Amino acid sequence: MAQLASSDGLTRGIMPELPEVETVVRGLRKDVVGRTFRAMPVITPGQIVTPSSDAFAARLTGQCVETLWRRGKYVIFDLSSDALLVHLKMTGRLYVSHKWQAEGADKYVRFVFELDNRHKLIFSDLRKLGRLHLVSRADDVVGALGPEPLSDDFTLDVFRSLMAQRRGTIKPLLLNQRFIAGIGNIYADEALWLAKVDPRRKSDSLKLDEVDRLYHAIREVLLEGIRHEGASIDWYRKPDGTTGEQQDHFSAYGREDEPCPRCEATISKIRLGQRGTHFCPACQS
DNA sequence: CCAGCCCCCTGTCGGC
DNA sequence: TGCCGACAGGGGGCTG
Repeated sequence: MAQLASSDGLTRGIMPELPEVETVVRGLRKDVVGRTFRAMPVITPGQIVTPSSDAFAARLTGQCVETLWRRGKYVIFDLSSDALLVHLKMTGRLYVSHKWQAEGADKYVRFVFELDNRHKLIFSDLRKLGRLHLVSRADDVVGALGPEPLSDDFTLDVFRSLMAQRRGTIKPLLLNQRFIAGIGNIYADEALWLAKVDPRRKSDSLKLDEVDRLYHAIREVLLEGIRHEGASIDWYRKPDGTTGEQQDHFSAYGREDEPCPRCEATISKIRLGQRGTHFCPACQS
């Protein structure tokens, strides 16, 4: 596992999606659960959605982290009386200072949360697209998300019934967090490749066996991503600073002009819904 | 409901 | 060599 180089500057194709966020949560849990937030010496006001940036630190300070979990792409800290939700967007990173970066080594630190054991929880974010919410109930932020694709509740029947209500293009639909939570550009392309479904298809044109293949493919690519601890094309890192491995297992994403691993035809890259989209024009139909 | 567009941000890369 | 636009892509907002 490669250590993060001090000069990493690449920003092409980032990602925190469900497997990456899940890996962050698993890596952080034992360092933050049971800890109490103390001072916040660094705050980037523009990244706080609620409450006002003036009130944020005061309201957070003194609250203890009871559980740390994930919903869709949100990291959720359940606190004594509130919930802190963090969305990493493209380049956000969460890590505990003693585990990774030496003090001052990270140019993109946007938040520092001092903990009651003298460690610091760091939120770093090159592009400042990440967002923080401090709310009384997590559902205020994540209540409208679609189902968790890896939960026991997300059955084949549930997916069939959700699909039956939709008529849009299949790939943008997979990216819609109100349809299913947690799928981003990478795993959408990978799931459609695995299911042999063309990303340009209308969702209501999928035959039953294609819907079934897509259901299993979604779960398989997400589970594989978690198994490999996320994809580190460049920016995403696990909380200990090392890279995930999933980027070495892509079949379609980022492989334009390379042979399809299944049929040897050349992988295409197009734009679909303003997103780069990778697929095999021969075996995805 | 759905598609398309802009915006938020910063850094890299390719074209000229 | 330097400048500039395109691109990376999650999500909110807006329009048609």
